[in-house]
Amino acid sequence: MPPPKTPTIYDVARLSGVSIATISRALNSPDKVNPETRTKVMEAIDRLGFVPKAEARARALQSANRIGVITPFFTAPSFVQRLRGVAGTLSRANYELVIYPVDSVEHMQGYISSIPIMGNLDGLIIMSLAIEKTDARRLIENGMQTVLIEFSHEELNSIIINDEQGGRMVAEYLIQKGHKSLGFLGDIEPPERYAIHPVKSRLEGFKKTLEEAGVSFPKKNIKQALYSQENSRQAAYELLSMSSRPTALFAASDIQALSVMKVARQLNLRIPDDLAVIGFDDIDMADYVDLTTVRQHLDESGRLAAEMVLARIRDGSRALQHINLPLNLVERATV
Amino acid sequence: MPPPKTPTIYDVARLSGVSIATISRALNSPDKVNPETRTKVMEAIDRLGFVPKAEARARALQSANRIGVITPFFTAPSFVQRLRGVAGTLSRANYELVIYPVDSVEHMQGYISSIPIMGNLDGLIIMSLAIEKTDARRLIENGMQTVLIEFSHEELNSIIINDEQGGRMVAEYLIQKGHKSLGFLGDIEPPERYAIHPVKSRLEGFKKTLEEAGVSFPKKNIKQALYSQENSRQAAYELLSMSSRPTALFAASDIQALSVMKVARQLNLRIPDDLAVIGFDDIDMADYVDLTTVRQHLDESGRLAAEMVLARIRDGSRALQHINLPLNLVERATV
DNA sequence: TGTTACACTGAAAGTGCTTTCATTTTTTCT
DNA sequence: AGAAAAAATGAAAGCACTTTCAGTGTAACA
Repeated sequence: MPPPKTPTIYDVARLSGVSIATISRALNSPDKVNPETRTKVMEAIDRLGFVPKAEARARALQSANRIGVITPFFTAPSFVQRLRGVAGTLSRANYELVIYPVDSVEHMQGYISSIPIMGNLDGLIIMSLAIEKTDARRLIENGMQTVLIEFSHEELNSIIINDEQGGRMVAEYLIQKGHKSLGFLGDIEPPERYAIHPVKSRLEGFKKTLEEAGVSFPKKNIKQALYSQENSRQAAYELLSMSSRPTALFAASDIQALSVMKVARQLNLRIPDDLAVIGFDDIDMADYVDLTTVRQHLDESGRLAAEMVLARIRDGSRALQHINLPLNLVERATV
Repeated sequence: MPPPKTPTIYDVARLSGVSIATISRALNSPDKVNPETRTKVMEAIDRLGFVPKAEARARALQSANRIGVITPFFTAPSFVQRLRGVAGTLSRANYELVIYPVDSVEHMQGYISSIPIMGNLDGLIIMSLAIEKTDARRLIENGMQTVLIEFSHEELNSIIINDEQGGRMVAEYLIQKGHKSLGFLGDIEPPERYAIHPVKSRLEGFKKTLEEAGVSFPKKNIKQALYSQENSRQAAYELLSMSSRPTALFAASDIQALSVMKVARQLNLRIPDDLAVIGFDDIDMADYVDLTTVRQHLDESGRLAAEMVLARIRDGSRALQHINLPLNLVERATV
């Protein structure tokens, strides 16, 4: 007994009495084939249990229609929103989304070196990770269309924001609102080697502007806090229970601003009367809780990134782009 | 500038002055080719950075080490948390995560019919989507290891919760807290054909318990509201500006509970004194804003689902599992 | 020295699908 | 009814490899 071969497009063609081209069309662009024919074809397909083989398809198409995203803890709200932008664009363009969550340095290394080799990705988006020269080279040499978000590299497309300017905006706004005693809470020194340092820049801009305006900003008003809820709360608590507590707090991310708000609530501090809080990112949740914050267009960054890879996949000769996304201060109810 | 095409076996052949067949052999059965020739070939391969794509794919086909997740708007917090569970487990097991965001009926149909087919997925997790018999059959026939979350099917693994019981828990709790006038807000009738109806069940349980306890629950206290922020706010507003406004509101999802809270704030209603709010899901954010809610172990559901597919991939003979995850009422500060 | 065996190698035929191009059929318009 | 336009279809040419088949050239043997 011969092995029960899985049916191919040829079997379907024979059974339904049309050419393989028509089968292919019935499957991929149904509008280009007569409804009746299509029905016949579909019946044959069902009867045989036909299933187009991905490998063959990818070969013929010369693309897997799949793009990958490398990102640290992709479930943090800000990353999720970026991903949302990516996913929307990709889905519309009929591309698959493969996620590579990075939770360690080796992970990242491994991904970068093996991904292009696997050769089943058409493009790559790398979020919020610093990539080294050799890794970049490898990507480029393998012709992998790549775009970086929140990090830039001469030879790769990138989308960034001006974190320092963001810090300045916050400082200016707070000063203008009459605050004289300010505090800062954020993850200034991420431990990972591949981490980037946007928070540092935000603090820098913030600090400089305060200095320039002659507003005192003692070291003790700056609190390092990991992204985690517990850690942020602890830091917020320390900041808010100082003898001369600041009247306004700049949290380097919205999530951390929420922690501050929670602690303030526990301490019976009214916001914004007793304490002004301002965040950074403008995640969805910021609107829900009326948090004043700096919008960095997260969804948009993802959308743009996806559009850039897609564009480059279609036309590899496109010039490199380095996009600097604008920042806006969104006034809500916490300042 | 020509696009940096990735080299093919032809390029290698040209460079090393042999035929493509020899290249192929040098790679796949080295013993059948003259060592000198082989050396020449390998040099050319290295020089071009050639990577046999089909081979990689073929290997990948044996086991793609890749599992897919079909989910509606995967960026909604509750889905993200499930994904977080999935991703954690997968990443540890060295599996890739492919996300298929469903935004329309056809999408879903398309995925289910083409995914198993494509044969480049080892397993599949389908979240919060009702799948039809024929689709389930197709999955089973193609030997695709599948687990369903929030929906169950006799022949597929599934992880569900008891939504009705969740509704009952909320009602009991609210009654016990002395509330006599209750309201409900949720997306009772999702429009999509593939949608599931957990909210309906939650409402049912809620309603029944109230009836049994003799607490009146007029129709006008039930508001249908889409998941969207705007829609939820509108509904909350209507509910809260009725002449005899309820003293407690059950929002069928935390996100919608947040909308209720926002509207309450605008209306100058104090929570929980003027209005009690209780949600459902226990997303991360619930803790941040001290929302009382029903925990449905989102992360855990994802983790479990991933573990189930993985287990089944390793041992296809494993018995089907239908897991019913427990629900807990988490008391925080909004009731 | 003439055969034979053998190790290498290239041409070419698959592999299962997509897509272009040309052809046929149908529809629309005058 | 006839011409022009539009729709539907099939033939065939890829796609990037693998594998078979039929040679080559050379070493080994009688």
